[in-house]
Amino acid sequence: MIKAPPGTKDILPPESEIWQKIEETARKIFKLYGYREIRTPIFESTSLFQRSIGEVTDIVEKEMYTFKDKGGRSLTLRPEGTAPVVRAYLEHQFPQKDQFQKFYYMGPMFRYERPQKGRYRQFHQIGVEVFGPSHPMMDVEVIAIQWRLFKELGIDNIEVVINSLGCEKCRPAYRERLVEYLRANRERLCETCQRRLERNPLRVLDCKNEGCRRVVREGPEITEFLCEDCKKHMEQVEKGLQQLGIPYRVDPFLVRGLDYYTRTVFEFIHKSLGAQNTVSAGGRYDHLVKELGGPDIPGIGFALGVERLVLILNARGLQEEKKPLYFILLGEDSLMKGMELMEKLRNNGIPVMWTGKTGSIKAQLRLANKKGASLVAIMGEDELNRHSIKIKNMETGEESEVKWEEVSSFLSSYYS
RNA sequence: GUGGGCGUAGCUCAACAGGUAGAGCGCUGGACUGUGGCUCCAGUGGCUGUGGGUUCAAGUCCCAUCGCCCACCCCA
Repeated sequence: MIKAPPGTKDILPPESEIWQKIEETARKIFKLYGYREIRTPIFESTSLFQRSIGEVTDIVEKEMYTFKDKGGRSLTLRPEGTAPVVRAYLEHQFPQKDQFQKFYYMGPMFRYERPQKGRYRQFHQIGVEVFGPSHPMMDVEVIAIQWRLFKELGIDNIEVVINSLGCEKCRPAYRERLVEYLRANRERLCETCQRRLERNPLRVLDCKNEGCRRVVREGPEITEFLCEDCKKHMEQVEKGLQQLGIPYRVDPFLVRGLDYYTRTVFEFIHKSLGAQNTVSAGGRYDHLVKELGGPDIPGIGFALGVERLVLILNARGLQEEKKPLYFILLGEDSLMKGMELMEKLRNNGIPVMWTGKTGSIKAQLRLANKKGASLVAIMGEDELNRHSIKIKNMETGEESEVKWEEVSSFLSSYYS
């Protein structure tokens, strides 16, 4: 038997209903904040990701699905959503015609990693990107959107963690000081961190190893190195969050795995997720647009992992959708008339379906029951002759015979 | 890429110390002729992930391989 490739999976009902719920809620909220959808290709030129994410990151070095097409072009299945959106923003001349843009996107991303809880090779992200504003209140807005989304989905015990990564003026000084400090404590670090120290020292900050954490906690904090502008930016973000009543925690050691972030970074963390406990994250990227060949336009965005969100929602259990009215039709004549009746009910927005069986009433009723129907409509010769149909409540067993013309209004309150 | 755990019926799991595979649930039908759920009865179920090896004999022991899960790593 052929199975789905490792790290991929089918999203079957009823789980697909949770996905729809998430997507619908997200779209509704994005609209509320004035964001519009952008859809970019699933694959892009490999160089786009090399230049944006950073050559020495793990994503670029070993996790990309890269291949050559028949024309010899090197293409890569997108490992994240921001770079493609920036590329589209530039390709369609937005800086020249309408710099200020708020986009949202949702779709699959691809990274070649070993699958585990909350981590897949094909996974889905929902995210936004804002181009233009450098004001800290836009950072607050982007965090507020996520906060609202989780709240609306009924997730409350989520933790918001923020930090500032500084800018090109202040980060180098911190980085230098950090490397100096870490080198001095080299023998206390784990093996991977000793390697990281030379390649990507900021990543030592979020090592999970207890020994490394202790070293990090005793070391320099970026907060102390921020320049006046960055410090002020951070303060404003905090004030904004307080104003909106969004609880948060500052973690001076929070960093991101992608090179392009500047100033504000944030993560939304949920305990139930296991080792991959970040459900949503992002930050400001003030020079990414420039690095990809455009003018120096600041940006900020977030991405959330849909699979991880589903994990949280699944663990909690989501309320069942209302089941459609099941039609039990006995005999050819009833079936024919029933098809017509069902169409009429659908015209009025009432979800109905035929059991698909032509057998005995018992068999059909049993099927409807198995499918969890709460209401069924029964029509045989008797009802047909009386131009009516029986509506049966499967929970109470109660039945009432209703004229064809009145079925729709009879049901409207239940299915409103 | 590294480590640990696990692969037996559609699902959850049994099978003493190697002796030729079993239960519950599910599914189909019946008892019940136009009324489901409950009950009872019957039926349906498997190349024990795959390929080798040891043995008179392998679900069980050994090796390899594939897959799943979790963790490292990484990140949404």
